[in-house]
Amino acid sequence: MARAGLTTAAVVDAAIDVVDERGVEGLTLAAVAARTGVAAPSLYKHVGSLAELRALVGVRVMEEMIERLTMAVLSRSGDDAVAVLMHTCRDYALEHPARYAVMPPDPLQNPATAAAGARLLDVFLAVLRGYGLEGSAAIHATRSLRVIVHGFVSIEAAGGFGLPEDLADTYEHLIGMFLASLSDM
Amino acid sequence: MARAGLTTAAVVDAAIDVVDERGVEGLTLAAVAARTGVAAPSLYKHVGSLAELRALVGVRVMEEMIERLTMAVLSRSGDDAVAVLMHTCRDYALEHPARYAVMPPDPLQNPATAAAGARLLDVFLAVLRGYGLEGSAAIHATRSLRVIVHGFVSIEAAGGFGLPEDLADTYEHLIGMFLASLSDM
DNA sequence: GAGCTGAGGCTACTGATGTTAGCTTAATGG
DNA sequence: CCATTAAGCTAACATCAGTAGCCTCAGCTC
Repeated sequence: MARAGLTTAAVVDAAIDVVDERGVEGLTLAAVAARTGVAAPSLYKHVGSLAELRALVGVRVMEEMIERLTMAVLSRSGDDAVAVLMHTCRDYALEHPARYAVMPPDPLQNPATAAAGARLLDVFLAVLRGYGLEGSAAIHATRSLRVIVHGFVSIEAAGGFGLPEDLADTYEHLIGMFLASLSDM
Repeated sequence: MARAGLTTAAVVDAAIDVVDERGVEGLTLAAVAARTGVAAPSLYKHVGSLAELRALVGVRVMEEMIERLTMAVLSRSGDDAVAVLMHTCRDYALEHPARYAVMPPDPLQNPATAAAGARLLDVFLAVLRGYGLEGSAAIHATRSLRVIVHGFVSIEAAGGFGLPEDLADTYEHLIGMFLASLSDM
């Protein structure tokens, strides 16, 4: 009985591969076990439950996203930073639609995902900081940015837009709409 | 063995109750069977599979939504109609968060849901018709409206906004943003 | 009214999945 | 070199979706 030398991180790695290949619904302990060369119950040595594994995968994806957004936005500001943030989110989701879908819609509600969720939100906040928004204006702007990005990207990743035609233009249109609304605040 | 006198419609009725009570994940053939007073395999006399039942439930919800949106928008036009449409979508999702979540994100991809999806989209199109948008402008506007509504409503229904504070204001802000963008087209 | 037919139930079963319990053994530290 | 611990394993259970095949009620025909 040679040991596989698994770790929690390795299990999450395998889980992400499974998500990429078989989608969110396909993330099953059996699939992860097969991919790691281990019997399914053995995974419980590294992960408390399927729900916990899903949360860990969600955190990993959020961290990947934070990394990319931070890099993309670095040394940019104003409309430029906002546009790049929005584009980077879309590009990530187009590259890894299943990963985008595995991110929890309410990360702050779950202690396991709250920290990563808050840091992801911080990136959105940081990009809007330069506009000098105060109080509720800042809140509305941040929420609106999130709504537009998530609305577009989730529909696109799910294949919800009929034809892919001119989708980039539609996104540009939405970016313009949001930037215009920032000027009016 | 007294007959239950089930029909496909009755099964869908029960399925919607189950969705309301236990959420989208809780929609299981066992739960529907229990609620209809029938053994689980008997459901296959009325429904081809769980996937088909989910599609039927999705269609039912879309039809309910179409009904409400149509009534709400009737004899309204312009910004008034758009705002009412957006509010009605949000109100429905707040009343029935699980039902909103059971709507397929890509109804047009599935023959079983395509017709209802197209009719739902038609309501969105109709509301924008009065603005005299042509060609790609009409497409971008419709998509944008859908993005904003779905983005906000899905995050809210999932409990994704940290605090419920001022959420109505944020939605008003988004409505204003969209209406302003229509004037610029 | 008798009987045939078919639809709508049922039970029994299979295979997949998450999860628990308990055993065994490999690695590690004294 | 042994004791402990952690990482595997098999066996088992509950819950699902789905299939096969039987039974019976209801309605239609003669």
